[in-house]
Amino acid sequence: MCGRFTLRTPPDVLMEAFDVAALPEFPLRYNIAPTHDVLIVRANGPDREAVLVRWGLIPFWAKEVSIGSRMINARSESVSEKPAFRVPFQKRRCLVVADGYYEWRAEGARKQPFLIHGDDDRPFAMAGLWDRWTGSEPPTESCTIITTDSNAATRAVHDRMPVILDARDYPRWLDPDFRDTERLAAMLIPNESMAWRVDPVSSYVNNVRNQGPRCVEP
DNA sequence: CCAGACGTTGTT
DNA sequence: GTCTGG
DNA sequence: CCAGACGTTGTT
DNA sequence: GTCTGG
Repeated sequence: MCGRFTLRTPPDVLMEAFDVAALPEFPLRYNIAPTHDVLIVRANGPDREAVLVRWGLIPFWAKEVSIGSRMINARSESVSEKPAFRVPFQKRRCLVVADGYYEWRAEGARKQPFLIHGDDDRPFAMAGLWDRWTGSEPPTESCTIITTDSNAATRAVHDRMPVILDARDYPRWLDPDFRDTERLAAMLIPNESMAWRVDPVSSYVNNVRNQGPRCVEP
């Protein structure tokens, strides 16, 4: 799955990688947790825009913000049918920008966290959905991250992983007028096209109050 | 019909 | 044990 | 994902 | 808003 991730890549590299003309102001992040603002890329008419939205999807019909805490991930196998995700899957798809994510593996009584990242530490796009909730003023925009089975590189740590999209799929994934559910579903598969590293890190990352570079250290 | 949920993961 | 907050 | 709360009353 | 359970 994906319950914590990093974004340490400088803005100019992100703008080049995701073909956006501008980025919102945000600091380098070593420990992004649910309810935090995350950087997403989405369609904006014929263009793309990068914006910050809250992680944990709050459906437009929700009565409470708190529902977002349970909507941090969406299973690729069922995302097109679930009431909370059906409409966003049809027309509010996005890229959730990251350059690493964390998984925990039980080792006896302990849980060992791992940082999973590309061997070149390049940023990547996790498949996401977003929504807008008008129960607050101003409205709250939020997102979820789609999960799938793990790939060969990460299977030993965990049996699920976020969907990492192939860059060639970005245009259709982001196009709200693209409604070919079968072809969309075909994008939601374990990523085997990147070279992945799986590195153990300190349990310092466990506490969301810890936000510094120590999170990615052994 | 109305009421109530709407989610994933891991562990037992 | 289970839910909420981060 | 993990950490931390989980409750009410009355007083400051 | 929409689906499921009763």
